[in-house]
Amino acid sequence: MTVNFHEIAKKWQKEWATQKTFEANADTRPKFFLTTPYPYVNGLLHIGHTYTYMRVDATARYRRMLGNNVLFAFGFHATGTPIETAAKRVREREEGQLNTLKLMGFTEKDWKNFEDPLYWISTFSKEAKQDLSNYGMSIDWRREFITTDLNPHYDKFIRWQFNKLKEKEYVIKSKHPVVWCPSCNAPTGDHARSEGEGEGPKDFIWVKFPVENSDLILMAGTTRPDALYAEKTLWVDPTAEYQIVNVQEEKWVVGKGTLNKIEQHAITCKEEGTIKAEELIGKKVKGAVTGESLYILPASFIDANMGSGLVYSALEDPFDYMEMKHIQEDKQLLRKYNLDADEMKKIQPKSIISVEGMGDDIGKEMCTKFNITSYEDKTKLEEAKAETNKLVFRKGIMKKNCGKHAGLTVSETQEQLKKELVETGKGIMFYELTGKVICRCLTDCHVKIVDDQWFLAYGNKQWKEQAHKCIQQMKLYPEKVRGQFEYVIDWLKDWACTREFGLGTNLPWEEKWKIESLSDSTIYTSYFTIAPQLEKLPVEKINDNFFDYLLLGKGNADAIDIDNKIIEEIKHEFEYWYPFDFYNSGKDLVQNHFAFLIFNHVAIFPEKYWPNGISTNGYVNINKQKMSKSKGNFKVLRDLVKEFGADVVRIGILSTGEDLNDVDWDSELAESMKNKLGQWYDFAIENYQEISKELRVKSSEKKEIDKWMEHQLHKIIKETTQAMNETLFRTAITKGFFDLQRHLKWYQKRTAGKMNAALVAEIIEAQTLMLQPFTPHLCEEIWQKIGKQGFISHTHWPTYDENKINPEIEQTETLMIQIIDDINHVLKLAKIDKPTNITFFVAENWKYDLFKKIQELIKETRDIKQIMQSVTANHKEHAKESAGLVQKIVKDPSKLPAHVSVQDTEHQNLIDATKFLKEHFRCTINIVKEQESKESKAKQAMPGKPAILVE
RNA sequence: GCGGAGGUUCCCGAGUGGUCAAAGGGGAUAGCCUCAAGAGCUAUUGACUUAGUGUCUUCGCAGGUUCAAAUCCUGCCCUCCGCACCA
Repeated sequence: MTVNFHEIAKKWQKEWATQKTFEANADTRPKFFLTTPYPYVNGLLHIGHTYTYMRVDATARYRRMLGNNVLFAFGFHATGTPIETAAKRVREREEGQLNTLKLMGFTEKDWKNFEDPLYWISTFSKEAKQDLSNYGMSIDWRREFITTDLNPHYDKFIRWQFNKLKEKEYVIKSKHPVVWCPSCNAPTGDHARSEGEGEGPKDFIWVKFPVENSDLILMAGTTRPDALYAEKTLWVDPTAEYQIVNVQEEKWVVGKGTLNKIEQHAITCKEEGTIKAEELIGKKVKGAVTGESLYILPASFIDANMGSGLVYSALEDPFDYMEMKHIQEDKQLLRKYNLDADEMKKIQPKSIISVEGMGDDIGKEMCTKFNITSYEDKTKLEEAKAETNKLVFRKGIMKKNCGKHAGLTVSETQEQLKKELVETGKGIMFYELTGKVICRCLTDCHVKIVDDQWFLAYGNKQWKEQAHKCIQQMKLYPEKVRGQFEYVIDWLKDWACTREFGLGTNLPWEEKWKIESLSDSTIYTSYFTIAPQLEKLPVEKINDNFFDYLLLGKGNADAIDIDNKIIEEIKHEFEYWYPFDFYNSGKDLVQNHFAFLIFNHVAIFPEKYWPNGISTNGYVNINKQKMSKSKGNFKVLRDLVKEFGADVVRIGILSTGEDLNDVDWDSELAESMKNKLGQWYDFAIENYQEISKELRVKSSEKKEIDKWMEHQLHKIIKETTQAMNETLFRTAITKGFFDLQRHLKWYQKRTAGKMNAALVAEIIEAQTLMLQPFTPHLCEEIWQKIGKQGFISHTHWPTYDENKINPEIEQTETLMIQIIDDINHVLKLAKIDKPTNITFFVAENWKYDLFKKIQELIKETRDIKQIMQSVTANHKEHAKESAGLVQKIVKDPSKLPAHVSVQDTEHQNLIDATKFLKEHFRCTINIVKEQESKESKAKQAMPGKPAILVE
């Protein structure tokens, strides 16, 4: 192997840079604009980026070869808190943080520098740019930029964006529950927790039950307001003392220790005294929905410290059912609380929900099903309750006796009732954590309702509709992510878009806020089209009017204090390039970043600037393991490129997966790729140079085997093109490289070195062109060495000729391959190491006729008799044999070759292959027609399957 | 729990009713070449079969439809992604 991957990579990268090969400006060609979420610059690019960016570059390079004016733009993201936090940790010399830097090759002398967030930004954006260039990315670097107010032009752009959103009332102030750390005085996201990952606020509704003839109100928390239609009792913890809390002139009765929770919900309250449970038991409250009088009763499973400390019951739950039964039957208990036995007996469940496959008394039914006999059997009751709630929530429909909710599903009813109860003042929303959460600062977190926060109103219905419309018009790679997109758009709620600290752009109308990181990266893709010219303009002259005119065509250029000619130039660039055609990243971004991007585009831009295409891919594993710093298998892009060379990494990373599947970085595969590419380099250069013009003209006449090779080539170009169009790069490499190479090797052998010169030249060109998106450096080198002018990067993708694709030709070769397989099989079974002679017997012609006939008939019927009758008439002289064959074939139609030929053709094909077979098996070869031989084996010959005798 | 994507032979993966013991790649084993290593080439890689185009077992598990199932239907199990205030 003569190729040095590192050297040629360096050579061509330099060449591309000096020739400005990938700088793209508006012109008259059809454009193709690609980009990818700008990386957050808190570290070196790693193997995940290696994959994602490669998908973009391969697409860019492919589109360039199709004749598009291609722009691949790239920027850097610094908005948000992690960099600031990381710098702070370096200041504190926190071990974990220093280790992360050490992993990336930094040492103690760098710590001082990394104390400053700005150093992070400048270092890692510079390093990333270098890494990407070394990786062979065809990026137009003139358009690079960084976010935050470090870039005052971009800062202006983001302010403009938010002013636009505000005008449309898509930025709103509202209330929201968040997991809150009281010490950090900030929301605590999953990544910022030392315990409690995945926990979050769960909403309850606290329903008011006024005590009859009293000013007290019992507050019962529930997740099932639907059951209020069957409210029957109010449970208290009989051993507890409750507290009376004054909330806006109402006297709430709640469990002790609830005061904090109420305050966290931004409600002012004051404790006014306590009341023992016993004092409440036997009294009555007014039902919140039915208005019926309900008894306050003791229940063993109530814990005054949970929720509000009180629970209402509809007796449709196994717990309620058993507890009520217990009250009704336990005389001692009745006496203790002075309850009337007859009155208690009257309390019976009311059926309000129909569940398919269940009767009216769900509580009782579930107790029977779970074999529960006592109210004390808490374990089984828990199971039964979970099952009940699941069933009811999934399948329950409200019955006729449920007023306006009749006929609705339980989940719909729950949502509506929550809203109604809050609106009519009968209830209040409450949030509690689903589990314990501890902040990284080791403080216990709780739910907090934040109420001065700004939100992007992704919950807005009209906005959602527009977003759906955008998705419907968009090309998605792969198409199967569409369902997830549709779902996410419906599911998104309002998003808190401002922060109190971190880097970024200030909210224009309330400067104390920073615009949050995901919110400032939504329409930034348009900024690439204007960045280089825009950033040359004096920033103080850039204002909202400027962007209105530039990006939306509103207003007029004369009103802007900038040379009109320059404005129009920039405007033209935007209008030419926008929207983007391909935006690619990992599948995890569908649920947030991609969705936000769609929302913001439809909010700000007219339809013609809505995104054209979004692409998603899986993750990268390293030798089947997830990449993680702690496992020590953290791979950065630069190390891979250093070890294997850019081209090998590029094609290697795309070779193990595509679609939404995860890919695996496989060093062994990369190694093998390196060899294969090296072989190709040698083959291409050696062979192409030998092919003189005269030879090409002379070789215009083509034999069968040449036609076969030509067929394979054109079929492969066709299939590879299709795969490239869908960014199925693994398929493209499999077909366009592995398959073509395999067939070429076969062709070399079959022709015993006498390949058709013109065809070989065509193959060399097509193969090199098809590799260009993946291994551009190698391909430029080959292109130059075989004497082509100009960059292969700008050469047209190979085209295929449908007329040269002919499945029948393929059949002949398949036959040859099968023959070799059969001989190998025989050699193995007969334990013959080195054959001295192989004889082939080609079947008699009547067999071909018979096979053809059967092939036709079998399409219509599988009935043996019927086929037999229509067939045997023509084959009287071979009646017995024919009958046997018919039976065999009908039973297993795989015995029929795809294409039934004739004896002479197959005979001739074998004769043509004699030389090849001789060399392959290193023995003499005889080819005989069945009828000309007395050998008993000869009779075994079948169409497409000559009989074989090995000696 | 909810929504989405998946489960194929040693591994990665192709394959959606018959041409399927299942492409291609990786790995492994053996042979050729070589002073040797690497590369390359050839063969093998579910089991049985000392002359073949056979038999048996296999495509997450269990049933079903069909002359015929990796492929269609039903139920179940498992893995990955997301479920939010954040890159």
